[in-house]
Amino acid sequence: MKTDCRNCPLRRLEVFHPMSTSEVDFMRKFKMGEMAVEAGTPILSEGGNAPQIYTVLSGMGLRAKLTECGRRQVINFVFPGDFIGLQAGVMGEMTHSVEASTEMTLCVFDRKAIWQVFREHPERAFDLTWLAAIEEHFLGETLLTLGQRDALQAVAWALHRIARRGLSLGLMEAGVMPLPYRQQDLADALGLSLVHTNKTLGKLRDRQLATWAESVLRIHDVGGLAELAMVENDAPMRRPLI
Amino acid sequence: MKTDCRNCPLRRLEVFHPMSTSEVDFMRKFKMGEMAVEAGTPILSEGGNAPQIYTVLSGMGLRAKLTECGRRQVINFVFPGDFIGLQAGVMGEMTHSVEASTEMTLCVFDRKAIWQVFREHPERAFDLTWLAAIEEHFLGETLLTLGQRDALQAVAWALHRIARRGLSLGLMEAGVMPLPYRQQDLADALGLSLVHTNKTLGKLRDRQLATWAESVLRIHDVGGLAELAMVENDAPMRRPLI
DNA sequence: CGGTGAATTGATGTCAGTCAAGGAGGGTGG
DNA sequence: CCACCCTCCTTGACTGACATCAATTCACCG
Repeated sequence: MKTDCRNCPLRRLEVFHPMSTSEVDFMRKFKMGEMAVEAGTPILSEGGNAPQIYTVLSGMGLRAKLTECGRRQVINFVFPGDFIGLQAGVMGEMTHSVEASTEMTLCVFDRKAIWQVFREHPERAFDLTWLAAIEEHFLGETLLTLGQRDALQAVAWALHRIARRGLSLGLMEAGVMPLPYRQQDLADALGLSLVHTNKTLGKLRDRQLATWAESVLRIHDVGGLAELAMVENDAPMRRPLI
Repeated sequence: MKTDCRNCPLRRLEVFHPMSTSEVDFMRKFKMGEMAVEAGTPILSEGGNAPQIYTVLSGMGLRAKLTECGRRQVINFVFPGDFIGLQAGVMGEMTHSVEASTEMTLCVFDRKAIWQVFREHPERAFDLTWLAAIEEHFLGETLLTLGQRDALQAVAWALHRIARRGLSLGLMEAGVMPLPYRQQDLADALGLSLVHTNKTLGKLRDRQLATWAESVLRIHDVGGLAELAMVENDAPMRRPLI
């Protein structure tokens, strides 16, 4: 039922910093339970002030903000190992919402326990800050993409980043991984129209770089994708897992 | 020469959380010195791993990332009270650079002292995380702007945000504040061309909303600006000062 | 079998980028 | 004191990338 932190499948991945057994024990105490949600479920909502924070054990979702005029900006995609609700945890209010794109299972923590972490486990508190800093880093990259890359480069960049993440999480095998989003989600993430996103995906397919269809992403040429997106093709930075 | 934290002029502003005298004493110990830089000086550079971190005492600057192909994305503008170098502090590497747009004076802290903060002053460590979280919030807003607003709305949004910040920092008097950037900086922040930014500023002037010339920003109609930018016209959230 | 949500494709329009030229101010050196 | 650069701002003309509109197909489902 409830996955024991000692057997957490994520912690075995090498993208994540190793944890001492005492740290794991602390996390176990800190973990309130597990939550399973269906695809489409809102997990945290913008402006909300939920008493719980989560880390993703499995499944995928997305963070997004809505404008009054009905438009939507996808902030980023949520993958296993991601921590959700840090903003609510420290600032008392979410400034974006998070929703599930597939079934997800989440580890649930009590928001108030964050204080306890800062008082009793400075190393873990440091890790929280690390996560926030790395999040800032990723948002900066995204900003660079929206501001400076054209549609083809932007889509290439997005698929490349997703592929690297998938690889580091063991979701990808032989250049193939599940990618259960709609084209509209990618369009909203890159500030492009659905139609243009579709046509741009077509170009990447024609160029034999990547194919995304029926919720499956196939990377045919990582190097070419990276080159087009003008990014390095190196592995993502190791990071803490909460 | 060196401003004593006990007399820090910024701490008196109500945007910042009040600090107990013991907290102020700790910050004093933590502060290594003060640095004055000229306009145009790079303070931290992308990929760098500086041993120092800073908070801005006076002056303005900007954070930016560069692409290989010579383009530039301005991440945001740096104002008094801003903390610089958190990424280097926790992750060991800056993912954007920071440079001065005017003369600036910076409080200098030792990067290694961050650890000490986490061990000895959990409340201050919490504040650091708060800062990271609020930064994430701002980047999310910017992302929304680049992705979903057209040029006129985007420029209005940027000027509105700058004006709110200026007001909360006491830089603005009667709708007028110094804004010592180039139009190119704003263009690079919004992902627009210099030419189009210029023309868009012209439209805002014609509409009697705001005028920005000769490094001075004049807001003629905050409400109208907020409405055009589709944002609330409320005061910025109070935040910690490090 | 109708209905709904997603992907696809073509036709048309427009917002913003690019190119080009000129002007205003400030600094430097003859 | 004037000629010269240099940086930044300004404006007009042209172009193109991307948005919008519209129609079709397909899969899934009650």
